[in-house]
This record gives sequence, structure tokens and C-alpha cells, in this order.
Amino acid sequence: MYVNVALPVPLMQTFTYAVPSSLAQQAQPGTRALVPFRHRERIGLIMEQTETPPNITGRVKTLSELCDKSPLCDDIMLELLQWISRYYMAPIGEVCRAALPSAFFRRAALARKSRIGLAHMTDVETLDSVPIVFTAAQQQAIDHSQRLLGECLFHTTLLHGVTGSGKTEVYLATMEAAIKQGRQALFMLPEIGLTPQLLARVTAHFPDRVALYHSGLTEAQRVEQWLRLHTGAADICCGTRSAIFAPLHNLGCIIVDEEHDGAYKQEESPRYHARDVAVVRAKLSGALALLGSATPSLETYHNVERKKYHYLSLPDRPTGGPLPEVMLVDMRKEPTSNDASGLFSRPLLQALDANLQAGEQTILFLNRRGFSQLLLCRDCGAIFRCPDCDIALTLHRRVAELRCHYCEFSIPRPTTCRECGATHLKAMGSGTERIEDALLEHFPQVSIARFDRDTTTARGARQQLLRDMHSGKTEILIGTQMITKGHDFPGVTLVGIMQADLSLYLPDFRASERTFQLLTQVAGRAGRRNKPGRVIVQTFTPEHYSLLAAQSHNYMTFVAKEETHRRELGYPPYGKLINVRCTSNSESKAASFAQGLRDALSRVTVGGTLDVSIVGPAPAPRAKLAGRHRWQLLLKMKNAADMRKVSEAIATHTTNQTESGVQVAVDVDPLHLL
DNA sequence: AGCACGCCGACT
DNA sequence: GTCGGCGTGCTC
Repeated sequence: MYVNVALPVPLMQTFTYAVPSSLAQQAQPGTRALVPFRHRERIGLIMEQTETPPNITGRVKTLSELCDKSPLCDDIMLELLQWISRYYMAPIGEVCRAALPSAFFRRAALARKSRIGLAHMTDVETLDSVPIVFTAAQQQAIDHSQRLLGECLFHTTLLHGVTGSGKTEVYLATMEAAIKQGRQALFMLPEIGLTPQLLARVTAHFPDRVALYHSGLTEAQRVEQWLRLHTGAADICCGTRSAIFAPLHNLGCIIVDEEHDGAYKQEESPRYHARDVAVVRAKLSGALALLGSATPSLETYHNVERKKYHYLSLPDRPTGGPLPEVMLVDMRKEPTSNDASGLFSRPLLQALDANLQAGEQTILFLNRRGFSQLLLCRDCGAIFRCPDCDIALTLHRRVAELRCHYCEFSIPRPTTCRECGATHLKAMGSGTERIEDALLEHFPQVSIARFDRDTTTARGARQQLLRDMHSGKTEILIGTQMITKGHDFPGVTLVGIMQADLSLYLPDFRASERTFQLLTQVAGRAGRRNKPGRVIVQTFTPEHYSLLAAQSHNYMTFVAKEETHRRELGYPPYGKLINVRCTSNSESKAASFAQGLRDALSRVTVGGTLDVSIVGPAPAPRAKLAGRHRWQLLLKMKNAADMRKVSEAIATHTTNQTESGVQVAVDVDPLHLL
């Protein structure tokens, strides 16, 4: 007998080993095995048993020993790992490594092998549920989930509810229903650190049954939580992206909160999207998938329209008060010299003034940190660029440095142009630092704080900023999109969006969608209960549908417009994308490899013609990163079936054609094309 | 990914 | 004369 073993190496294949008869019983799929591999022994995961020896010239090696008494992964998990490997074109061993605590693949982990025994299920206990009065919409959503759970059939539901509409109650009731059935629940969040209140509610609702699983855990903690779930000591898992692999063996429901959030997509191999994997896992498990958002992704909403997903909406805000009033300020009609920088419109300045008078807090949002976007020589027009990434360096005036926002490169702030030696350097384009300076000019007495990567990375700095905000000490908080994530600032009644056009016109087909989501999420932060909130959006294109839809809090009008554009251009959800990026020290090698792949794809036919339209090869939007040149091919397919064929064609080409010095990264369903 | 094998510069 | 630089090639 033989077994196919996935080893943690970046190769698409498994390796076949002979199994000694003494280990035949124990060598089950999902069990780890110690195998001889390239002059040393390594730990891999048995994917399947087979009677057929591998088709290789050399001698088949024999596995040395098994690391577990019983499998770590059940059949559903193994099938899920295979699906991820195929769909995302990721090496199976890398998928396995992402799915299990990495300690499980280190030799030291062998010591604890005896600890991993058979999973035993906890008895179904009666949960003492606190009686809560649900709104009609909440009750309807809960009834819906409970009915589907009762049928034990796979189903996906979109729960569309604005901030404060009470999605959490529906989540809790759904998980409770799964637990009462003797099944388990998986609760996914984009970022764990930003939602302590939500986590506290879940752990309080299900005392001692919740395991937290996220990237912030130490290796020992991760193993501990993994074991609690595997053995059934905990039957609810709350976690981020990687929690999609939680060892729950009788899964009843998977909840994906803020399903539109980009944090669910892993940006290195395996480049999976945890929301999409959640739906596949639910399908394999016969479980319920519940996707929640105030601003659902177009992909998810499209599945509602195609009747693949159920749609439930929570239109009211039982706890949140009325939705804020959103004002769009046309910056074309503003005088250019309101202040030194021309950053603030009259309406925003008036509203700021009034809010300060009333003793209430304000958030100003600008999606660019630092002082200025670039430093330009007034005499010769040269700008300072990163030598490794070839993009404009951002001026950070507080620390007197020019910094590259793509890599770690920085230089002390120069005083002369390096091209012509002139001393007249102009800082162009505003970042959060400049907003802070301009504000201090206008309101010298006011307590202003900045919340971006520069001010939050120092130890404890982030917490201090949040404390000052909650205590009311900070009157105006300036921030990048960091502030839009998760935080609740009950005292904030005014939100100003500076330069809304920045995110709107990024060279990315999702720019409109992101802007709409961003504005809606930010607007959701303004005002609570009895205090109505106000949002002021400064833009040069107030007629843009993203802004208008966000202004009127109308998701449906946004979707209708955006779908039209996507359909015309064959972008998701009306088509599938694969981005192939070729990276090399040599630009010509990267470019020629990309061209070779393009030629191969246009020649190849897999069971009929290959229906793919190819954009490129072209330099990637970040044409040079950390000293390496990047060229890319964007492949557009009409549907998933065509995409599978294209995937196969890419796989055969890249394995046959081993161009030296070129790294190929395939991104299936890319979230951005950078 | 590792890790070995394989041909060209500065050290005892 | 060697030690070692990291290019390239393979892993059941």
C-alpha cells in the first residue's frame, strides 16, 4: 500500500511513499507522517491511500513513522484543502501548512503527538438564553436560519443590515441553534483586534465554549486553541481568515461578518478568499453560510440576484438612531484660498466650528498618511523617487524624512534637488500631517490627534489614541482608512471626508465599490441614538454615482449603476479574473516570460477553444518593488468553467517552461490588480 | 522552500 | 594552493 503525502514545499504535487504493513492501519488520510525527503526527514500530511505505485524512475521510499494516533483532518477538510489547491492554483503542501498550526510540521512537534487523541463530542447542553426582544426583521432572519439548520442542508444567506441594525443578535441566535443541534459554529471576522465588544458578546453568550483563532496568537496558544476545537472542548470558533480551517468536525453554521472586507483575501500563497472558502466548506459540510454586511460585495449580491443565495435585510436601526445626513460639497465651486492649503471647504469649516462650539467630536478622513505625496523641484521639475520601487517618495515632515510607502526605504529630508541642486522644493499633495497643521492654524486651542500607521505602530500608542477619543479629550481626530474599521466613537457627530476623489479614481475596477463602502462605513460612525450625525464629503465630482448613493444611503442604486459598468467590461461578478505576475531582477526576463505565457495561452486549446481575453503583458501598477521588476498578465474569463481550463493551461505552461530567475505568482479572483 | 552540486575571487 | 560566493536543479 502507498500514501500520497503533501509536504510543506511550494510544489503542486504530492509525494508517494510505501507504507510498512505494521503502519497500514494507522496511515489514514489526514494523519501526519514523517517521511524521508531529499536527504532528511520531514513531516507531511497524508492526503490519500492508493494501491498504485508512483510513475517515477527512482526507488519509492518508505514512510518512517506516523505522528498521530488518529487523523487531524477529517475527509471534509481534506476535500476542502484539495479544492483550495486546485481553484487557487496553490501548492497543496502550502495549503496544508496554512490550514494547520505551523508547529505541526516541525520535528519538535512530534514530542506532543500522544496528546492528539480521538475527538470526542461534548454533550448537547441546554443553553440558558437571555430573553431578548427581537425586531420583526431580526425574528424573521432567526426563524429562517433555524429552519435551514433544522434541515441540515447547505445554504448561503446574505444578511444585509446597516450599522446598528442588530446583525449580532441574528448571529448569536444562529450559532445557538447550531449548538443546540449538537453541531458547531464558526464565526469569522476581518480583524480580531478591532472588535473587542463583539467578541466579548460572543464569549459571554457561550461561556467556556469559544476558541479564539487569529494571527495574533503565539504558536503555543494556537496549538492550544486548535486542540480545544479538535477534541470538542470548545465548539465555537471565532477568528480571522485562517480560522476557516478550524478543526470543527460537525459544522452547523459559518458566519462571515463584514463579508465585503478585503482582509478575507490572503495576499500571499495560498491566495484564498476566506469568504468564498467559507461557502465551499459549508457546502461540503451541509452547513449554513451566513454572510453579513451593510455594504455587500458585488459578487455576493450578484449571487442573490442569481437566486444562489438567500437575501435577508435588516432595514431598521433599533439601537443606532437615524442614519446621518450626508452632504456633498462641490470643491469646484469653492474659492481656492480659504486657507493656506485650500484643504477645507466653507461648509466643512462652518460645521467644524459649530461642532467644536457644541463640545462634540469630529473625525476627518483622508486616505493618505504623511505630509505630502511628493517633493518636487520647482526649477527642474524632478521628483524624489524610491530607487527600489520607482514611485514618488512621501514627505514625512514630523520625522523629516522621505519615505517609500511600498517598501521600507527612507532618506533624510533633502534640502536641495539631486538633479539640479536647486533649493526650492515644493511639497505637493496633502496627507494627514498637513491636515493636522492646517487645522492647528484654524483652531489653535483645539485638541487634535492623528490616527494612521505612523501614529499607531508604537507600543500602546493606538490604545492611548482610542482612550483619548473615548474620554472626549480629543476633539478632532484625523485618520486614514484605519479609523473606519471597527471602532465605535459614540461622541462623534461630524465626519469630514477630505478628497473623496482620491479613492474614487484609483486605477482599479473596484475603486467605486471601495469608495461607496468606505463612505457608508464612515457615515455609520457618525451619530448614535439621540445625537444625529453629519457627514461632509469634499469632492470635485459630486455627480458620481458612488457618492450620490452613499449620500442617500441607497445600496441598491449603487449596485445597479456599478453592475452596468462591470458587465460592459467583463469584470467580476460578470466574469472571472486571474492575474499572473512575473517577477525578476531582470526586466526583460520578466517581460519575455509574460509574453511567452500569453503566446502559449492563445495557442493552447483545452477541450475546445480557450475563451479568454488577455490584457498585457504590461508592467504591473507597481512596476518595480523592492528592487525587482514586475510584469503582469490579466486574464478575463466569462465564467468559472472557462477559468478552470485557463488554470490548467497556465499550470502546464509554467511547469514545462522553467525560465530561470523569473518568479510567477498566480492570483485567482484578485482583489486589486496592484 | 531547502539543500546539494557546481564553477570563479581573496585568504592561510 | 583552498574556502566559499550564490546560480540552478531536484525533491516520491
